[in-house]
Amino acid sequence: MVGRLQKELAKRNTFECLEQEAHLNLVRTADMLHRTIEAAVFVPAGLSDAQYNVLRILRGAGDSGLRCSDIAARLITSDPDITRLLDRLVKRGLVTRQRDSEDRRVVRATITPNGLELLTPLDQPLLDAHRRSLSVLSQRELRSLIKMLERIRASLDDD
Amino acid sequence: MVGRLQKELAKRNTFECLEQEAHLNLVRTADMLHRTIEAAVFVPAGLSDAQYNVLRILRGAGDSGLRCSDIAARLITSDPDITRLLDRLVKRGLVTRQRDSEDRRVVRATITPNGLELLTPLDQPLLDAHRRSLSVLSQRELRSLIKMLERIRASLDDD
DNA sequence: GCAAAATAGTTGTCTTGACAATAGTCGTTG
DNA sequence: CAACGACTATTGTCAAGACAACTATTTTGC
Repeated sequence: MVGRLQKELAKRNTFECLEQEAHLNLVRTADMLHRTIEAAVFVPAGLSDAQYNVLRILRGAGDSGLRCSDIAARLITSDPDITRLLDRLVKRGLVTRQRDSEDRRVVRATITPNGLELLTPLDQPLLDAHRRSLSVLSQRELRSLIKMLERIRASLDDD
Repeated sequence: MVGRLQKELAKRNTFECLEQEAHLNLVRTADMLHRTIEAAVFVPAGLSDAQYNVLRILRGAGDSGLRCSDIAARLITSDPDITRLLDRLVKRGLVTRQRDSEDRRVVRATITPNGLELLTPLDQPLLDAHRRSLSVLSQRELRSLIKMLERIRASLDDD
């Protein structure tokens, strides 16, 4: 089913330049990889990838927790909606939230024991899934791929 | 959204294997490319990338239009919500919709002159943006990249 | 010929991302 | 020391992706 879709796209696409072909290949491949990981690891755990990442960030922060804005900064991509993401995690008992006593504008979030318990068993499966998803490439090819991708990102950063 | 985990992990720089590093690089780079194109071409035109793609698919289909299910099959993502996506395009007068007389279960969508008028001026800028975004790679590197990406997707299809 | 299954699309609900407006708190300066 | 501006988080709104339930129509298989 998925294969037929890819074939259809390939048939239909008449690329006007290699850059365009590479661009679409990149986006499509990344989308597939992302879905693969999500289906293999996050969905079975009942988490979205954003939720997983927030929990992971909070695990790294330990008992003192983190300010909402620090979580947002670590998630980088523009302006994610931390408030409502935390709302749902708090509701499920994976995270607690409380106002900072020193600066009452700030809210600190902390991962709960329940949150840790949910997170820990996912570490190894995630690494395995990452590894398996690219097992088709040799170590040499992986290094070459990484180099090219890093150059692409560096060039986009400059603009 | 796609890039969150990747950015977080990359920041720690604790890759446990090349596959993981390549995986995260891929998803992160694709996310950046996607955002770059969106900001450069789609947002100024007041379209989302899904809307743009649907319009483009309908332009290719011509006057006879396309069934909703055919549009869905041609889109990259798996199970998009064609009904409500078309709702918004119809509302803006870019698309029309009518029941097929032969098979009354089917709804055919057709791009309007307004839709074409919106779409046409975007063709060249999009091609330019694609080209510019990957201008950092040589033609030879682009070919090598495309080959690797195609192999990755083929291997994911098999599983 | 007709009931059951398959198909096409719509609708509802939840989560999320993007963006804008707002409320509460803090720091600075006039 | 009070007013203003900056910062932090919350709330509201719209578009969208995922999923499930539902309606209408067509196909099928007995």
